[in-house]
Amino acid sequence: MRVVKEAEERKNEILDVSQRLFSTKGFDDTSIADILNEIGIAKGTLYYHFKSKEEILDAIIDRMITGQVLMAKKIAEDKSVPAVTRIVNAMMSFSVEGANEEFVLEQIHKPQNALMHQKIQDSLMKAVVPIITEIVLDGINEGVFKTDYPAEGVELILMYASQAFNDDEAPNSPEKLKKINGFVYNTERIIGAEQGSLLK
Amino acid sequence: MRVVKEAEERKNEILDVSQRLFSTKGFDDTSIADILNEIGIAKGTLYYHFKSKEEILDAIIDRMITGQVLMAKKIAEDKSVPAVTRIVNAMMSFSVEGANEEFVLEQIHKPQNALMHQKIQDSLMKAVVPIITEIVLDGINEGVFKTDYPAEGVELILMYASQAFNDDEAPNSPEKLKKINGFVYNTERIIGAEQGSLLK
DNA sequence: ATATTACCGACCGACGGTCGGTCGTGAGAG
DNA sequence: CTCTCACGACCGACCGTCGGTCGGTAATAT
Repeated sequence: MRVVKEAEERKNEILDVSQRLFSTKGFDDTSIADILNEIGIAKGTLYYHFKSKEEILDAIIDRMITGQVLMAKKIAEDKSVPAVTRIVNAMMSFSVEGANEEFVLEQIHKPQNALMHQKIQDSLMKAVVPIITEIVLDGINEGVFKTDYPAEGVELILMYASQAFNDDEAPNSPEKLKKINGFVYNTERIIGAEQGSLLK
Repeated sequence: MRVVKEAEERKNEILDVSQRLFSTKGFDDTSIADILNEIGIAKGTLYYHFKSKEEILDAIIDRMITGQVLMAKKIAEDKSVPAVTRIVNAMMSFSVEGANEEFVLEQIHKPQNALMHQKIQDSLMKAVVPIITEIVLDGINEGVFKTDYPAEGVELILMYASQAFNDDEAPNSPEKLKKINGFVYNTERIIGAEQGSLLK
């Protein structure tokens, strides 16, 4: 049974299935054969559309990042909103736990997924640091933030966020809450915001 | 040519060679055959001493971490030294760039080594955070530090350090210097130290 | 009719890991 | 002091699986 589809459609089909499997079982533990079986195409077809397994991973990450970053950019650019609000909203937009189960900050942090996790983090950092830094600079002009190293501070905050919240603690456990409170507390210190100003 | 050695000796031999190869070529790109060829033993021998390739990696990391942590612990425990000095020395002990070329904070940060890098980071964080936190608590008692979230602050600082300084920037480039200055600046803010107090 | 695009699946070499079997060696019996 | 024998260290052929290739085929566009 030979089914022909447009390249774009087939590509997305491959990415959809791969993303689900990579997120579930991990990148290394998902074989090309797994993907093929689920879609019902031959190996040659997959390699007609992608030149390697890693290229599939990269494409998935691109797709994920692009969407998230566009959203954050929109939030960041609306300069009519105070910087304090914008920075909170922009950061929130990356961790929409709840409704949909596809986060950029993936939950799977097992050794298996080290490569995937690192690639996501690299791409995300590259894209997001400038956006958030811009907000901080606005905040400094508004007089609500104060730091000599805005970019470095933002990098520090984001790097921690993308690492530290990938544990498997229960969402509302006391430890988790303390972690979040500590994070906000330290964020305020790093960007020189007034204590408690981010939580209003 | 069959050479018999004591298990402990053979194990160390395997770990030495593996560590060198993993650090050079990366974990994934080093095959079991590579290790065997270099030592001159058969596959069965290696799998007699270790039950998987990953177990070799774990053993290497254990060895590395143990040494580094003992050193840091010694520094941290000498309460006659002011906390400001101790925290600097303890952190320095992890990045002895120069003479020897075996750091715990490995230089190889290529996608290939994601698994290795993450495992090192996990082990290191687990061991080091309590040690440094203890120093911060001492510093609070001394009145030189001040924070409501010492453990979280330390985690933030260390997580960044173990990620951010694994780039391939030249050691004395302006970017690197700014990064380091920013790191110190933000560290002082997070633990509530007086500005510039860590750099004396 | 022809060119292009999408698809197929047998095949490949390399890999991590297994297993039945071999051999050096040191403690204890003679 | 010597023999033996059990055990720990070692060997390498073999296995299944993997990511990736390639020559060919069917569908679609021109």
